[in-house]
Amino acid sequence: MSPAYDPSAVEGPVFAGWLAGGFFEQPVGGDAPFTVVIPPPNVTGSLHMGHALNNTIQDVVIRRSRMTGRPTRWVVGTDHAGIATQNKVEQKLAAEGLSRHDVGRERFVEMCWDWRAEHGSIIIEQLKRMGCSCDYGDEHFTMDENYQQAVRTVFVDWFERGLIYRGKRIINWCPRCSTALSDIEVEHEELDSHLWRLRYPLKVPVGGRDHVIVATTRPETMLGDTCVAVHPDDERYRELVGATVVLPLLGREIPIVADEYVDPAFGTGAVKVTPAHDPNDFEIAERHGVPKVNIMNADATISGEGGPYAGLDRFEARKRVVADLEAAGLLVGVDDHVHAVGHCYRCHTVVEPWLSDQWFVDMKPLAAPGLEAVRDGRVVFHPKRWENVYFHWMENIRDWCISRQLWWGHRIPVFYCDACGMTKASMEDLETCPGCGSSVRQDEDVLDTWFSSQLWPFATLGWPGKTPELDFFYPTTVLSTARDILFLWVARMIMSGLDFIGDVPYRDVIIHPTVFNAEGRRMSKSLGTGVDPLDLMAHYGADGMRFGLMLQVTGNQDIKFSEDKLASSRNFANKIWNASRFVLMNLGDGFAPGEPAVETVADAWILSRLSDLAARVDEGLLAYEFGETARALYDFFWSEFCDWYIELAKPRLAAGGSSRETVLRNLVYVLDHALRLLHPMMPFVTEEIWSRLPLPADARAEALMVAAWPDAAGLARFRDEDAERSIALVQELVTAVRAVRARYTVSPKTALAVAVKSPDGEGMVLASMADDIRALAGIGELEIGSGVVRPPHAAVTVAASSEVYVSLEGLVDFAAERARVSAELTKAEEELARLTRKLGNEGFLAKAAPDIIEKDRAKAAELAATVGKLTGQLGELAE
RNA sequence: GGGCGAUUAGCUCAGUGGGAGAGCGCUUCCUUCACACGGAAGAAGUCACAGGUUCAAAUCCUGUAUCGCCCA
Repeated sequence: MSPAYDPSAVEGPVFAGWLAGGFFEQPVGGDAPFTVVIPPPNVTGSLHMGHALNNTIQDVVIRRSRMTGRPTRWVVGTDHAGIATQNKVEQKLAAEGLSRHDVGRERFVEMCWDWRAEHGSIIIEQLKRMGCSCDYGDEHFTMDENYQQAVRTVFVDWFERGLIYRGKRIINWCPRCSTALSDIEVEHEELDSHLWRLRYPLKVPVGGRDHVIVATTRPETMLGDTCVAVHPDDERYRELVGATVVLPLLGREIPIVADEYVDPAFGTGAVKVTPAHDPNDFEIAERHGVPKVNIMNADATISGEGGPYAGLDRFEARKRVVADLEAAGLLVGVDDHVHAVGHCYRCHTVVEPWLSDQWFVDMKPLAAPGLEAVRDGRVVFHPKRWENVYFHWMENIRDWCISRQLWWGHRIPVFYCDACGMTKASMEDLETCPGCGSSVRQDEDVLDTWFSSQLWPFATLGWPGKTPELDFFYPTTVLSTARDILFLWVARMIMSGLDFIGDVPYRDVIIHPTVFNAEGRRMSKSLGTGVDPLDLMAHYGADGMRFGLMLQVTGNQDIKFSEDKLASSRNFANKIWNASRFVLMNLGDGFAPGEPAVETVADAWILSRLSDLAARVDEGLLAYEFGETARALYDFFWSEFCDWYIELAKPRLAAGGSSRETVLRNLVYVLDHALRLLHPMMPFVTEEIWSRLPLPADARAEALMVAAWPDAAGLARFRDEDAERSIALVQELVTAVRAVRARYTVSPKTALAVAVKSPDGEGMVLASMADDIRALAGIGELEIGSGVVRPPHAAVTVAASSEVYVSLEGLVDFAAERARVSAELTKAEEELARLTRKLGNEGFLAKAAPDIIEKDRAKAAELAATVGKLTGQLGELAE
């Protein structure tokens, strides 16, 4: 073994071994299946930090489950990502000066498939690089043939039940992607803008008034105004309701209507109404029966309805309209105004609320069972507070716009007969109308990619077929995902799973933290603020990256990504490597593995600590507390096993004989179990080391990843409170002596002469471990007893209830030592005074728990003794 | 406008009612035969602020300030 762990030499072969062993695959069969479906990455994508974090979390729960012996499958695959993929292929065409219309729909879709064949496996390969133990033999794609059947089945079913309908509504239109978007695919961003106040002349003056002033954030939309609205209770405008306004620039005559929607306090209290370009205005128009004039083309230029402005881009049109109004003396004023503007979540272009024919899903009937499933605990969110976010959205759910004006995706299976007016959703493609025999045409649009993603937990298991996989692995066990797709994906899977399978898609939902960069800003490729997980793995190893991420996962805080944690994790892997190397190098030929044996207090202690670790790792992972679990593993391995048990083992290894054999068996036993517990988080280094460990036949397995998970309940037999107290005592004494050595910069090579004055019980414990103490603290002569007296020229320190004298012939600066003891005394006196006040408080004595009071009394007694000792020392030092 | 979360050591963060913690950084010492990706020791905090509850508050409640996110 090399003296430093080299991930690049280990990870490839280890992964190849897992693959060759078939350990990732999980057939149907057995009890209590444990299933995870991966949130399918976008085929156009490559691994980013969100993936790295989320897939590490999934791999940790999957690997632990697999080791417990449950049939465990991690379903993997990718998403066809309509807009993103179409954009990629269009970019490629654009480089040749072509648009998708030049090649035609059929050829374009072929090109998308080619693109997927070429790039679609990149991210899957990156998951392997991370060590993710997905069932790679069972890879899915949301455009697979079976998956297309699933999507079509859902569409036809919902259509026939009247849950899917077509209508002319205001949707969010991305002029760059040239498609509709659902409400939750729009990201709102507050921008500094203006509020323009415009004067609209009345056709006939009313009560001496010849105009009304409206306020707007989007002056160019005035070209599509079809009425002006005021609040019915607004005294200022009451007499104007019913009057006619002459729309400036275009001369169109429009009415003034009264509508409750208008906020009298906003702007002037009179609003211009543009029904084809604002969802609220659309509603007003519906209520008052005014026309809806669409002034914009699909590419966000002004349409023929815009009169002289036709053909202008929307932003240019705004400038021209404002300038013309000003020239006409109709611009009353301009105020600064912060305005939330919607942007396309895929390309960040400003979206346009736009009137068009689209397909929708009526969500209310589907939301009710989805709400119930979370309310009654069939689905549990971690952390729990996300349930409130889910409830709020589900309770206020709106219809879902599912049509997209794209070519890449699931084409809407609706056929129209222009001859007889038939509209039919069909499982099979139709050539002719079943009613009149005329030829039919299929709807041109495709479905929102999320429409297919919502079926992921069951379509990947073979639905709509009645497959053994669906029967066995559904419902899945846990879903881990980012919070930004809670509505887009998670909620919709719950609704569709309940509707089609009759059961929730998963029991637990982990909403993991968002990974931000070191400045706390969103990681983004376009902004260049991202970190590439592949680079991180190159620097720290896959294990280092995984463990470093796990250390940063807590329940209520996003991650401000720090590479420091990855560096300590890489160092941790190296520490494990070297501790194991040390054990392996000591084994020798004759080593016979076996059950651990308690020969010393240290043996009892490390086994007790191991038992505690196993319990904490189980508890932590079952509660999805990855940060705490990672810390528990780190602390056990480094601060207990390496720092103390291995150091305590060294003299026994040197001594040879049966003591050596016992300690070796214990070292191997503890290492074996610790590696198993660590394996889900650091699969590579643990697998590599474990393969080299000599183990008894019944502890062996083909690989660590399929070895038995430590049984915390069984290990509880090693719990030993006495041993833990004894070692704590030794640690305190050793640390105290080392501190004296450090304070006077005594070389580690110099053996110290130490005398310890201890009360009887404590002295017996220490005396029984005198050899250990000598070895750990670099002590030559060691005297322990209740009758020990302070030798001359000795530094004095306190450990537990003992007074420790370290002889420092010629090395002690007594003035400095007096200052130190004096400071320590002050601290002890202050603490004692605090405790004395507390113990003198009748309320405390009357109401606090007895064990708390007892603990404080003991502490006070100890402190009083310490104060006495330190006072004595000061006197002695004054000599 | 509504909601959620955060504020603890120089930095990044754990810690939910009883003695302020970790990693990194910093200081000193150590190339001791597992590891310098290491070992030993140490310095360092008015737990944002103000009230309240309690025998006891970093922890529970109320308010304030600042920052972040979501929804409208």
